[in-house]
Amino acid sequence: MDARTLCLGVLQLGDASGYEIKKVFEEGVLSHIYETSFGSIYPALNRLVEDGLAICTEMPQDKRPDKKVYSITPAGRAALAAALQQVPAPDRIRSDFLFILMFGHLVPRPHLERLIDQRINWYRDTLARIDKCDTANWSASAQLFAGLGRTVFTAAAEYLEQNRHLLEQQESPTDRNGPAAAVAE
Amino acid sequence: MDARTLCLGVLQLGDASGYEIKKVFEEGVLSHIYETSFGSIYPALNRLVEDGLAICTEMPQDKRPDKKVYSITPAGRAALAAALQQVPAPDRIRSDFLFILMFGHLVPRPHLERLIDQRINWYRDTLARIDKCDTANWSASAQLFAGLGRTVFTAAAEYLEQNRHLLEQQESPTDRNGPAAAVAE
DNA sequence: ACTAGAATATATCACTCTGATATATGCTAT
DNA sequence: ATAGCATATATCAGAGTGATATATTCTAGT
Repeated sequence: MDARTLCLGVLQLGDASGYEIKKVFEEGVLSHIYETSFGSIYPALNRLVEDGLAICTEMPQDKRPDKKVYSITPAGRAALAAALQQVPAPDRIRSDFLFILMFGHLVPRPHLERLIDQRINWYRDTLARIDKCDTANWSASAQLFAGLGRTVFTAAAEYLEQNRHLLEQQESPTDRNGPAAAVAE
Repeated sequence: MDARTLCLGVLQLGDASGYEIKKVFEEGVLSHIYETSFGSIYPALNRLVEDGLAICTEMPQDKRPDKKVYSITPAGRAALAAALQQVPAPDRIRSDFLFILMFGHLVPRPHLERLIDQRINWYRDTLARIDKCDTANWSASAQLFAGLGRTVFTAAAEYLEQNRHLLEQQESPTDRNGPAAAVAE
């Protein structure tokens, strides 16, 4: 799924500017699925217009910088439908939190406890955000998607709350001689 | 977490070649946490050696290409410990499957059903792989990590099995006039 | 016995993406 | 006042991806 397809997906939900597309991936319905940056969105939109998959309408705004609002074209809808039927790439996860947890014995315990607190809060915030969506008029598959998110985040938060006590028996590297001394054999 | 830190983490678990490091991210304990490619691992290892964070021993093998086995140094351990105490970047997830599910009403239902079958199988395979790990001698935090994975993948597989029937009521785009016609308003 | 393909092993490269920065304006809270 | 946040687009160095090249051995099918 390249940035162009991601943008087409958002435009399929409604006309939007580059800035608004970014927000969908940051706080909107797609925020737990994919991430993108302006550096990929703006070039992607330019190429979509070049290829006739989207059209751009410049909207002069008073009191705000001008907006470029993009709309998907019939050709764009066809391209999106085709992309959705490609074999999906396997999920790509990059989690600093899980990496740190895997090597948690190398980290002072208070730091680890703080990270777990933050993680549980993040799960709770995310769940609140999902529940705030009005999914009643969503398609069945989008509702399946939302329910999967709810299920997974709920299970993760509960697991951490119920099992974090396991860390109590873990030795923490002493900071007396700095972290280097603590992890040296 | 850049590629250098990821490599240091694997080397902390034991000496390894670039090829073996890749396998840890592909099939090993870190396979659901992070992904990397040879294009990032080999340059990262070269820089680790340059910076004195790892040393390289060339092992001529008969019947196989030569191996370059890398070992973490005390300075490398210190660098890893320091990196683990940085503020973790938020999780970065890129899931073609979830993106397609979100736009599932644009895709023929048999295709969607097949994707869900594959997804459930993938969860089951992953769970089997986690259970195959001998976690008894792992640190408490690594066990917490493994348990979190087990919990999340189990919950996801069960949710999909129990709720996929929701798709039965969903209209599928007819393919008579190609996908473009089906999604045109 | 032959052969196609997978596994082991390192390396490179065009392309894409990230994260930071630049630019400009208005709104809001201290 | 003024610092900081939100809106809005754009660019770019550096990092990473996915494919490809090279070379050998092992394995499975015909």
